[in-house]
Amino acid sequence: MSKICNDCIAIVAEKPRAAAKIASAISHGRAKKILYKGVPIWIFRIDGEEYVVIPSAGHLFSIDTNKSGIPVFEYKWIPRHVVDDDYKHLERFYKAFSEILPRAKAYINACDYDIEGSLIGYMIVKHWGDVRKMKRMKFSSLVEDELRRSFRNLGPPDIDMIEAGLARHEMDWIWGINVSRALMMLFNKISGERRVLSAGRVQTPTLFEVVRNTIERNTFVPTPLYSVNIYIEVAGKRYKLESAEEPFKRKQLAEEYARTAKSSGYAVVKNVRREVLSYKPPYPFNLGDLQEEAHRIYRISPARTLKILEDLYLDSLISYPRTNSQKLPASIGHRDIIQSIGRLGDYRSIALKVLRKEILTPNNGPMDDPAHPAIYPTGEIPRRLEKEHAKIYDLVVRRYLATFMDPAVIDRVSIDIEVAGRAYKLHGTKITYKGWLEAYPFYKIEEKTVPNVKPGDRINIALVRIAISYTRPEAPHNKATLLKWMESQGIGTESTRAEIIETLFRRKYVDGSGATDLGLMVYSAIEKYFPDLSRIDLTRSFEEMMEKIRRGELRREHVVEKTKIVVGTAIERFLKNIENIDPSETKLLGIKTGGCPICGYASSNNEHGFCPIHEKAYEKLVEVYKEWAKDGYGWEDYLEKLSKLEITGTAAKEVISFLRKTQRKGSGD
DNA sequence: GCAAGGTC
Ligand SMILES: [Zn+2]
Repeated sequence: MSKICNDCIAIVAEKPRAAAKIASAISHGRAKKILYKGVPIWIFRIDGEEYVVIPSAGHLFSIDTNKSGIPVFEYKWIPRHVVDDDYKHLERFYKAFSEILPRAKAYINACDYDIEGSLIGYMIVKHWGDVRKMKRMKFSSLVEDELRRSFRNLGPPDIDMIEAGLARHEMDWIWGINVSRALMMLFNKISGERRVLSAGRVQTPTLFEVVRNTIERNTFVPTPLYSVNIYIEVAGKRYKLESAEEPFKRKQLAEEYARTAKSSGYAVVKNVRREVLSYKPPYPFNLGDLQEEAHRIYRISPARTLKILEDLYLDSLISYPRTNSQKLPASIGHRDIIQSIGRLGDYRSIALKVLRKEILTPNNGPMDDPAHPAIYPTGEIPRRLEKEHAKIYDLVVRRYLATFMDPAVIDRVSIDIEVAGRAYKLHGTKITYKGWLEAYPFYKIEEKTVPNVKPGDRINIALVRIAISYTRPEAPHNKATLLKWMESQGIGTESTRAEIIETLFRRKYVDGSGATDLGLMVYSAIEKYFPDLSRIDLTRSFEEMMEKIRRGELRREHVVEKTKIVVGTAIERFLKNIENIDPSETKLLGIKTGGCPICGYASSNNEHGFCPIHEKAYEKLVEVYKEWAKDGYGWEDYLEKLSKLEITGTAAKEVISFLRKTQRKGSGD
């Protein structure tokens, strides 16, 4: 048997799935698949020329160093599986390349057409061959026509794109490794313990967001709100009016109004409006939306959802999951897929309904992806799925079917009502046509009836009640809201966001209730020594530099050298600062040095010697008291009341009990 | 051991 690849043209793909599609498209299905050293490869001939398509599994190479200590700027690219036991699965890909690529006479980089893809293919070709003999296939989807077109129009090696990718990797490594090591050094100096800590361009701004949210909630001081609830009775049925105005801030005003409302005795119907609302189906799923929905509906974490999606993808049940696209191109062949899905009992009636449409038009969203469409089911029938896999698969199928369906139609009645000079409303909701809601029933639309009234009607008031409520702190973050926050800030990628959130938990910077003491320590250390790394702006500046490198306006060496200077300067300053320092002088949050009389963190300059968090809570208590005072509360009563409210932040409550203790002492003897 | 980025 002759060896594979004798002066062949080697086509390097980013992953096995893509390799299969590329081989099939270019060879018109004639490619022969063989398992070579455990890696699927495809062989075919065109005009006597031998082609071999070999997949990688993402990056085979990674940056590494053998130097310890900081600053560290010496690194090189090495095969990942050699240094990292968690990446042993890459070894077979490495071996397949090392047998085949040296016998190739030319190479085609057919990795995803984005910066990382350019780099993945380039590193592989460079390791075993001559990059001057490399060409680039450029495609934005794996549909046959597009792949054939890009194969006929091979581009030159996209060296500027590769340089931009290399620059990004190097800058991230320099920042991440140096600051991570600095943190570990500092922690060791303060506590005498060795502990793995980390920092990076994406994880650190995310940690800062958790800390901001945690402090905001812990120092929250509520103010009271007084609503006057009015109930009317029509035809023996009681309705609670919805207030159309802000609640009262003063109890007295609410009471006065309630008295007037009661004595007037009736409500006046001002206007009755009927409208037919139509709700378009949801967009096709991108990864972030799917992770958000899986968490909302099933409380499955974003990382777990991605893992399940990867399993479903490798089982050929769904398309590529790491996509930002909310668009489904027609070329996917939706009618065939929906016909297949209809073979599954759960979806039969819905699929039939969708197939009755003459044209299938998805409700495409605005988000896009350079290499992949939105997530859709392939139409392959799953054999047996585990519980959570079944839930996620169901979500994908339902969302997919829904996006082709008719809008949901809702009849809505809005009644404007006036009671003693204040505006109220009543809303009636009735779903008259379910449309896509039939396929994707994960939204609760509460149906409500309203009394049959007309403008000018006077309706008897049955009951007037004053209800007290309180302003609320911002909602706490969870893994799904954090992921959406990262998305909104444009940090991380589909492949990395969920895992980076897990890193914050694994490091114990963050737990179920927000930032931990360790998280606060890392936060304040980075704020003190490496504030640039905590800012979203660092990513923006990376992006600008990469764009300029891609356009040939800037060189990688230049931006990398600049990064070494910036990071090097900060590291030198850090080393000097901690050289002769006593742990108590670090003034970091999360470290008990005995300063703050409440928590023992270092004090900032203020009257009580509070740490910054308790000082912030104290300032809010003083500020918010102005509102309560207008409502007739004395300081003592105010503190008493707040200490009993559940929504008062923990740090605020701690300050309250501290103040009450010291005040008692002051007035006692 | 430490990043962020691919994918198994
Ligand atoms: Zn404190």
